[in-house]
This record gives sequence, structure tokens and C-alpha cells, in this order.
Amino acid sequence: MGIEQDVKQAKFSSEFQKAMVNILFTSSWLGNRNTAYFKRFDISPEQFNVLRILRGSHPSPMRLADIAERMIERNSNCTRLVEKLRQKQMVNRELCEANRRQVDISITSKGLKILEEIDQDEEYWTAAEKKITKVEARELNRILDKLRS
Amino acid sequence: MGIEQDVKQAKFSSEFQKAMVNILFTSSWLGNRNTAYFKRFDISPEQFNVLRILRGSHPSPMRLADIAERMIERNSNCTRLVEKLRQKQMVNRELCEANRRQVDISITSKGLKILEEIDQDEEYWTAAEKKITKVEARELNRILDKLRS
DNA sequence: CTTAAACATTTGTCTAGACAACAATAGTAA
DNA sequence: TTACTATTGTTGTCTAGACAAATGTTTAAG
Repeated sequence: MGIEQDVKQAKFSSEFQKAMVNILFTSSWLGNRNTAYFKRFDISPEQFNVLRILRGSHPSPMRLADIAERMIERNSNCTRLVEKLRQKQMVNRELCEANRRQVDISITSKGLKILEEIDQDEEYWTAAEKKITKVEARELNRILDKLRS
Repeated sequence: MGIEQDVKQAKFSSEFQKAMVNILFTSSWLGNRNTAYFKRFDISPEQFNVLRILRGSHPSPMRLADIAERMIERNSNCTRLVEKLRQKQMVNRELCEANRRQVDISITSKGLKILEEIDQDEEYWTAAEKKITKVEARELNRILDKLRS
């Protein structure tokens, strides 16, 4: 039955409205799963995302603003998110000598270790492909990109 | 370019991973738009959703638990969300005589009036169909439903 | 040099999702 | 009746998104 059953709404006014609710609901569903999964590593989904962003630049550090523009939740508070990671010693945070407005953030070995552990979790990474095909994933990406265009 | 450009990530490890990020990012993008739009009516997107749920049952009232299971964000705090709407006089809230554990929630004429106003906003309701076709919307629904199955 | 504008980040405040603990009520069975 | 269990909703606490204001720094203009 799909989304109608999930939000217990028999009928949507249009296929478009249904799609909007479906995106929001699926995202929430996915977020809940991610939150539950990452809990064992003591991080939130967006903290995981920040760690991955930092690994992409490693060993070079990144500025807060550069991290922010790569984040999924754009309006999230990067300062406080990074501070949480610093308290858990997953990132380093040092004032930039060259430009004292900036703060250089880099991932620590502890942060890298957590990412490696998650990388190796076959079950986590293959969950989606047990549900949809590669062709469907590609089609999904195409339509979502088009919707935001 | 699509999602790669939006999160400034040149390459994803798989089409599936890209799709997961794409769903989360698109949902956040959509949520931001909705938040901005509903601000003029002094409600949040999930408050709008609760009003629509209540209109679906109107003039019968609904229990909190029944509202909660129809919400997009399942783990949201229904008590507090409804209380916000009550303070704005968009819903009524009365203790149920027959079962004193229950609270009967119903939408007020003020709440209905806001929904009517939004109903008539052609621009809001047709935004999606300017971007994707009906066939694409249907395909999107099909794939998202399959992913959650 | 002084001043203004732009930049990079921090902080405060509100809203709300996540989740557990709690309280009150109703139903059921001995 | 009493005790047990399930139901229904409320409250507290933590995390984090939304957004505006404030702080300190650098750059550019005059």
C-alpha cells in the first residue's frame, strides 16, 4: 500500500502532494534508522556526516564555513556540532595563524577509526540495495535532482 | 549536476549511497521551503500537518494517539505540538468524559480558515508539477515506498 | 591613517525531534 | 475487592535545526 498506509491517509489530492509527503516521511524514516545505528558509535547522523566531510579533506584541515556548505542540514549550527565532536576527541580545532578569523578543523585518529569501523559494516551499506535496484536508485536520484532544480 | 554539486561531493561510493543522501538533502530542502512558507500563517510544517489531520476527521475530534500515528515525524511530541496550536486557538482540547485518560482534540474555525487560505494558494500547490511530471511523481512514490518496504 | 564593508565564527533564543520516566485511568482476572 | 497489566497522555532532559544579533578580524576605499 505504501505511503497511504504509513500516514493512514486514504487519498492524496494529487500524485505530487503524495510525493512531497513521501519524501519527508521517507527521510524521517531513514533519519530514525541512522540515529539508532550511529548511537553505538556515540555520534548523531549529522556528526557522522561532518566526520566524513573532514576525512575527505584529511590531512588538510577545513574551515567551519567549508564544512557547513557540504552539510546535509544547511542551517545546522556548525560551531556547536564541531564542538560536540571535539569534546569526544574525534576532531581537532585550532585557531588559524594566517587568518585569525578562521578556525581549522581536522579529523583525529579516533575519528578516522570510527569511520573505518562503519566502512566495514557490510550490512549498513547494503541495506538499500536489498530493497531497490541500481536502476531505481539512479532514477530516484534523477527525479530528486530535477525536483530541486 | 544535481546532488553532487549541492553537497559538493564529487563522487559517491555507490548510486545507493547517493540516493540516501539525496533523500535526506531533498527532504531538508523541502522542509526549509515549507518552514519559510508557513511562517506567514504562524505555524510550522508539522503544525500544518496536524491541522490537516484534524480537518480529515472534523467535526469528530481525535485522540492524541490517533493524531500521532498519522504524523510525518513519528517521534515528535504530540502533546506539546497540539498545545502550541491550542495557544493559537487553532484547535480545541477537552478531556473526554467517557474515558478520562483521553483528550479530545478538534480543529477550530480559525484553524479551518487557515487551511482554506492555504488550499487556495495555487502557487504553493503547483510548485512540484512545474519541476517534475506526473509520471515521475508516480515513479518517485513507487521507489520510495519500495525502499521502506 | 581612519573608516566602512566584508568575512568567519560565536552566542542567544526559540522550536522541535528523541527518548525515557512518570502518572492517571481502565480493563481483567483471581 | 485486590492486584496486575495495558492504555493514554504528560513531563523532563538532551540534541539539534532556524535565525538573528554580536564579536573580532581582515580588506578596501578615501
